[in-house]
Order: sequence, then C-alpha cells, then structure tokens
Amino acid sequence: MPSTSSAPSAPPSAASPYEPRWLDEEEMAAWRSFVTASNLLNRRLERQLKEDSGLSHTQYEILVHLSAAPAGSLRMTELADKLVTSKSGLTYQVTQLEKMGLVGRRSCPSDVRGVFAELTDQGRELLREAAPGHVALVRELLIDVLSREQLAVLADGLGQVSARLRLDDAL
Amino acid sequence: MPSTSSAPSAPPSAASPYEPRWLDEEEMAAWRSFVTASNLLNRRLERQLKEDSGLSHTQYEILVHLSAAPAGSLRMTELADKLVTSKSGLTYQVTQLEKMGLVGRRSCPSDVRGVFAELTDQGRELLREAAPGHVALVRELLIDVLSREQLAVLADGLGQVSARLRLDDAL
DNA sequence: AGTCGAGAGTTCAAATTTGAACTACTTGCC
DNA sequence: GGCAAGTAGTTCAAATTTGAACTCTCGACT
Repeated sequence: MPSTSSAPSAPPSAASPYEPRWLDEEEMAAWRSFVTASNLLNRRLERQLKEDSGLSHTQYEILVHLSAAPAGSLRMTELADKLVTSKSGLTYQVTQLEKMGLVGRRSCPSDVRGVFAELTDQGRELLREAAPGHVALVRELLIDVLSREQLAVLADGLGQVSARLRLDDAL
Repeated sequence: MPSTSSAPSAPPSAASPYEPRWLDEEEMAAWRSFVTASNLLNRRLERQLKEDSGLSHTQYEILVHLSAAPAGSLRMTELADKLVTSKSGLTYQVTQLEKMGLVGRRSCPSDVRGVFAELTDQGRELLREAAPGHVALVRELLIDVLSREQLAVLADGLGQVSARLRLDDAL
C-alpha cells in the first residue's frame, strides 16, 4: 500500500459525493518530492544564511528583490507580492531590517499612503557579502544536482504553476 | 539587468576571495520558479485546508503520515523526520492534535524514552473527509498543470535533491 | 557494576507569521 | 463637490516555529 501524502493510505469507497481522482504513484512521487525538497532546502538555506550573515531567508530575499529593483526601492505591496508573503509579515520584516540599518523607508511622492522600502548602502554591502555563500549552496544542493534538461523542465513547469496560481489569486 | 533572487543584480568584480559561479539565466529561472511555486502553493493549500477542515497543512500531513504507517502510529522522531520539521515543532503540533482528539500518545514498550503518536478513529475520520478536497486542489494547481513527462522529471530530480539533502543532514 | 557519550522528547523564551480590524487616502462617478 | 468602494500600510492578538537547555534513558565499554 503506497504511502501517500495527500490521501489516506487506501482510499475506501466512501464518504464524499463524487469519488475524487486520487493521485497515482507517479503523481504522488512528484508531489511528495516537491514538498520534501522544498522543506529540506528551506531549512538548509535558513541555517546557512543565519550563520553566515545573520539574515533569515526572508530577509535575504527582501534585500535581493530591492537590489534588483530600479532605484533599490519598491513599494511595500509590490515587494510583498514578489516575496509571496502577507502584508503584515512584510511590515514586520522591513522594520527588522530597518533596525539593522539595511533598509530604509521613504514615503511615496505620488501617493501619500504609499511607502517605499529602499536598500541602504549598508544593505547593499551586506548582500554583496552574503550572496556568494548562498548562491554556492543553492548550486550545490539544487542546481548542480540536476541536468540542464531537468532545470529547464523545472523552470518551465513550475513557472506555469506559479502563473496559474497568480492568476487565481488575482480573482 | 536580470532580476535574480540569489545574487545581487549585477555581480560586481569584488568582495569575495574566490569569484563564485553565479547562476545563469536558466538556472536562475529554475530556482526562482521553484521558490515561488512552493510559496504560492503552500499559501493556497493552507488556506483551503483551514477553511475546509480546520487543519493546517502541517497537521494534515501529520495525519497522513500516521495513516500510512503500520499501526497508524509512529515514533515522534521518525515522524519529525518525515515531516521535515523540528522536534519541538512536532511536539507542539501533536499536542494540538491531541487536544482536538485526532491523535493520541502511547509510550513505547521497548524504550521508556520513546513516544508513539497514534491516529485516533476520529483522526482517521477527519482525514477521510479532508483528503478529497486537498487532493483535488493539489491536482488542479500542480499535477494537472504539468505533463506526464514533467511530473516524472519533477519526481526524479527533486527526489535526488532530497536524497542528497538527507545524506548531508545525516553527517 | 559503573561510567560516559549519544538519543528521545519536552520545555522554554524569543522570533516570526498570519488574518482581521483599523486608519487614511484615492478613484471613479454622479 | 461629494460619496461609495477600493487601496496602502500598520497594528494587534493569536498561532506557530525554532534552537538551546534540560531530563531521563540506552548502550557500549571498562
């Protein structure tokens, strides 16, 4: 009896109005490995970043997104979107980063309600220091484990999945 | 200038002793889509499960793993491993589930230190109710978005990634 | 037997995350 | 102009997560 993660082990003929389409072995394996890899990877990156730079993965990603943005700054909402996190969660983390001197807040000229999070020089510098180690680990644990083709499929497939999810959310 | 998530936007010729191998566009895309899809998916599943069954994704997975285990029971440590979570985190969640009457604790006969988490009838029942909706959503958002080949690659590739991570952790 | 390092779970305090409520501002439209 | 509906961010309380410290037990070895 296959050990599944999304269904009780042996779907009995019972309970729900329409018999759902359970996941077959391959589908189950894909889903399982996705969840597991994601969790394991997160734990590892979290640990490494905290040890090497004192940043959480979330904080690191905030810096990255800001550094990639036009003036090293992004509106809070836009940033929250890119990070896929809650607005309140972002408010919290930006405050933390502000205390650390890595990020600043400026108010938006065109919209009084708006707030820009902005990378400080110190933030840029810390990111510069933190990036190599982080990238190296991502490479070691994920990128270099997969072939070029596998990477392409990952990018493609999960890109579609993300796109679909973003659409749904926008409803 | 490519927007990367693991490196500052334009890797300047600076800072670290050995110039790291940055991620090229494809690699970056793969990594980005993985992280994003994972976050989006988690948020969605979390929401759905909570609404439909009052369970968090973590709690749901605990029930699943237990239901798939020999006597509907697993040692705490083993369960924590499967879930990829901290021991203390598991202690907390098992206590929650216990309060809800979905899981029980039995002590291990052969090892006084050991504790089994065990699915109750009520737990089995709730899982039976929760599973169809959850599976349907996983299918809709991930499985059915990908082709059979893409799924195979996912399972394979991420399986390897997980295996590697598990090995490393065991060091 | 006696001891010492490792393992199993729990407890604890601190950090994080989240949704809901709230404030203040914008916008589209009469 | 003036309003209703929607937006941007923050605040707040509650739930969760984590690592470190701690307790107790196992096991191997002397």
